[in-house]
Amino acid sequence: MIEHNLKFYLKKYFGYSSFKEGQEEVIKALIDQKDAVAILPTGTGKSMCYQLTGKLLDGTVIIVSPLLSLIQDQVEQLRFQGERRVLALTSNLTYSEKNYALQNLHTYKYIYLAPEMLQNNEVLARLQQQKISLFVVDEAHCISQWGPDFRPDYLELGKIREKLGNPLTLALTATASQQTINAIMSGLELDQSATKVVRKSVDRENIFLSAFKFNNEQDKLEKLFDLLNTIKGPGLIYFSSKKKANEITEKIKAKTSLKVAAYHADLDMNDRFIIQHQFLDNKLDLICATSAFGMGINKENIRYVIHYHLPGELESYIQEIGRAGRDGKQSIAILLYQKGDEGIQQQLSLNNIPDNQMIDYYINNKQQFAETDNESIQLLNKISNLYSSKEELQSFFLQRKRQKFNSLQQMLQYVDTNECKRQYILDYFEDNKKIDHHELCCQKLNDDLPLKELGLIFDENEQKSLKIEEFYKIIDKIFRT
DNA sequence: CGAGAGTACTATAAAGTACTCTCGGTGCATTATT
Repeated sequence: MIEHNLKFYLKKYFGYSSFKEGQEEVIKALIDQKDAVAILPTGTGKSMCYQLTGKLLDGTVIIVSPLLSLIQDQVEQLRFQGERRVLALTSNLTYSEKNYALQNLHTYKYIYLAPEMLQNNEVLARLQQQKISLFVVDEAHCISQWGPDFRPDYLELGKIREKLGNPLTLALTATASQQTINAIMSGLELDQSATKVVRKSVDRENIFLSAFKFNNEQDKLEKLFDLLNTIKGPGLIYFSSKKKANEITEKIKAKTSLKVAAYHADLDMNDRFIIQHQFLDNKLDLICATSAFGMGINKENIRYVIHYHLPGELESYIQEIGRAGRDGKQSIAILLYQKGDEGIQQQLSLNNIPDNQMIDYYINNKQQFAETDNESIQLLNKISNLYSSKEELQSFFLQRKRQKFNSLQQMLQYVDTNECKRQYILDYFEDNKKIDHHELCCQKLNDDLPLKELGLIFDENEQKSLKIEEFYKIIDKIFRT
């Protein structure tokens, strides 16, 4: 009966009169007690999928989320909508707050937490006593992207689900290849044949795709500044190194009138918050960032995403350029590749994976490693708990190494390909969509950018009208208060 | 891994060569003290 009235409840609880693409399909599956994996582009209301379902089912919704800032945002959003039974079960709580929350878990409808928190015995025990209507994993690509070598607790979610009595489950993400979808399902121990997969095309038609290749850094820098002086912002430049992000930020400050800031993990939370909000308020023209910048940041009018270094895999690349053009207006992705840049990625990922010899040594001396401050050994400790034999562990890392190597090769092929870059991406994601290649779709390596045709040339008059817009905003604020 | 910076060497001196050194991302929770 409920499913016929989904729209009614959408209106009743959230005030919307229609669903966005994919939402209804996901919610219907969940109401039918069917697990679901949903790959929906950012901005299409992924969280509505569990928010509405939560209202309709009896019990608590648990949402596993990778970042405290994301949890914060979601909690605020729900509270703003009038839902008071929301809990952010994180390390931000004081000891007594946490205690109170755990004693009163049954009073909450939505509980947000990071996967690490589920490793806490008391938290798990309390949750086991709850009636859980839905177990949600937000940003579920983290299972395969972060689980194996960064945040291993992502690999434990399957076991956690089991300990919680295999509750109805929903995995959400914006970008996932078939390989990633499979990793998500097996990581969560979902029955592949019984899981509903809802997947919308990853294609973002309003983002023009381009790449350039350089023999030395001087040429690359020249191109970068050439771009910065002509292209319309606001924009984002991605780096694989914090040092480089700082360095180029200073160069841009010195050589242009652009307002720019660097953003990476060396900044404290306060600075990050300030920079993020200045950027959102159009008080910064661009940000030089590492991969720390992105998840959960919703700025609509980013016009360009430049990559000064290439990421380790196409999936990350798509996530990063996908931050452009959320408003649907024409935007551009420009990859600046210099021969040898892949060495950074190789060092960052590939060479950090232990080889057979190291695993051998680790297994033979395991007791010595039980208590350690070394993060990579802590990681090894966690992962080795998932496998019963040395051979299994070795093959896990070998497979990981191969996978990373292949991902990097595919990234390089993307740069080099003379075919339609958009089609290359869609084929990689096993997206069935076929592209009708046209002039404003993408271009071959080193072709001149059609910035004029794309309407992406920096225009002073437009800057002025932007300032008028700002002026109206200020007036608006004054009159409201 | 591999690029770029830095250093030592050569020996008319200056600038080129060869060598070594350095560097590289993402965050949760938790601890014991102030």
